[in-house]
Amino acid sequence: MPKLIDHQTHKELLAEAVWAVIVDDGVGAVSIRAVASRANVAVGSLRYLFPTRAELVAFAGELVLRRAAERIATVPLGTDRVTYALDVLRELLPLTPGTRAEMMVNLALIAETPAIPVLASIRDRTLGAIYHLCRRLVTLAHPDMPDQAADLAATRLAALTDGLALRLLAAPDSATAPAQALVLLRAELTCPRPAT
Amino acid sequence: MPKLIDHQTHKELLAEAVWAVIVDDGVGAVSIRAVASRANVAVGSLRYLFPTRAELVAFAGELVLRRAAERIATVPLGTDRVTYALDVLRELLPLTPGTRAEMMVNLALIAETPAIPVLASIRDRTLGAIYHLCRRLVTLAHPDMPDQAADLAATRLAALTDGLALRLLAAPDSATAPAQALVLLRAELTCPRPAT
DNA sequence: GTCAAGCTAGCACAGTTGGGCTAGATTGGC
DNA sequence: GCCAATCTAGCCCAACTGTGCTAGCTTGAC
Repeated sequence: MPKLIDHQTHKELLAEAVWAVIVDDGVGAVSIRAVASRANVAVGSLRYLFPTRAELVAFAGELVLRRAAERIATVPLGTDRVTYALDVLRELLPLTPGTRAEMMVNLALIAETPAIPVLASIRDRTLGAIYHLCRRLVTLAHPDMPDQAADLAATRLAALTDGLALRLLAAPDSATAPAQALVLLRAELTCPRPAT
Repeated sequence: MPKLIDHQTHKELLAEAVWAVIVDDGVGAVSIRAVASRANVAVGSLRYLFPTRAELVAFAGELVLRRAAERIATVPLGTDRVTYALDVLRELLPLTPGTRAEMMVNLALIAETPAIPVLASIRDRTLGAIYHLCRRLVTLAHPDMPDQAADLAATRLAALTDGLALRLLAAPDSATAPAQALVLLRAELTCPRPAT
């Protein structure tokens, strides 16, 4: 039969080219041709894997979610629960070029949602995954907290993380900003507050 | 001399058409022609006010910032400071079609920043304005808080607000979400926490 | 009335877009 | 060797893009 190329690997390569274009030139520049050129692939080849632009963009978005989940799953659970939780949350902040790119891609896809409705589901799953992760971290840090309070604390932790991520994305060179963000997250984890 | 049309009003009309296109069809659909058609204006007329696309988009972004600032400036300072602060913060949440549109436009412009570098300044001024607003609300609610603690509290309040706004934008129909967001913001305002 | 500034409308052009389509290259099974 | 499934490459087209440019319309000053 045929060449038996590894589809998955190939598709991920294209998706990473999508990320690169978004980071360098913005969502508006994500065209089939630009991505193919970025990945050193002929347009026809790209279109064999992704017949339409929407499928390409959607896959790129899915991959962000999947990669982040994998990365977080491998964070070692050390002795200190709060340290572990902070290590996990750090993966959600745009502190490295890789996580910055993820963040930009996520924002870009939200901005494109009206044009490509499938992206709404990716956006919702991403935000949902962050929430559930935070919910897990809250019960890890405070096993005795009642469910309702933990739900609220998880929402607060998730919103705080997202908000800090947004601000770090805009002002990454503020030398104190990353440290300040981690201070705030640590406080959020160690010092639970009344529900109302 | 000429017709003496009110330029400002006219430009704002075009900017609002930009918002409408972003909300309905995404940033990718913001072309000179699409915006002109949306505003029922000939392309040539639009280009008399905004010679290039970048100027149009930048103005639309500036207007979001200006309109929000004006709206917040008119929030009545009632008897209760916390109520006032909540009323102000509510203006930053996408709870109405208008504020939802503002939020979507802001996100869209962030996503387009690599393509139109001027947008970076708008983004930074927007985030900066939110921070300074929060800083003001913090000292209003806690006049005795030391400066350093107030700075940190303001960062936390700003990040929490932005994060909640992002989540409300994605899931606006969750009946409990808006109420929950306000509960969290009220708690943030009334119950200050240790700096670290 | 006349004039010129301010404004509107739109044509033209080169470049890019998404996607339909086909011709050829590559490869495992027989 | 040979076939057929799989993959690559690319041509093509109608539609759309931003922007340069000009021709005409409107209107206040004189």
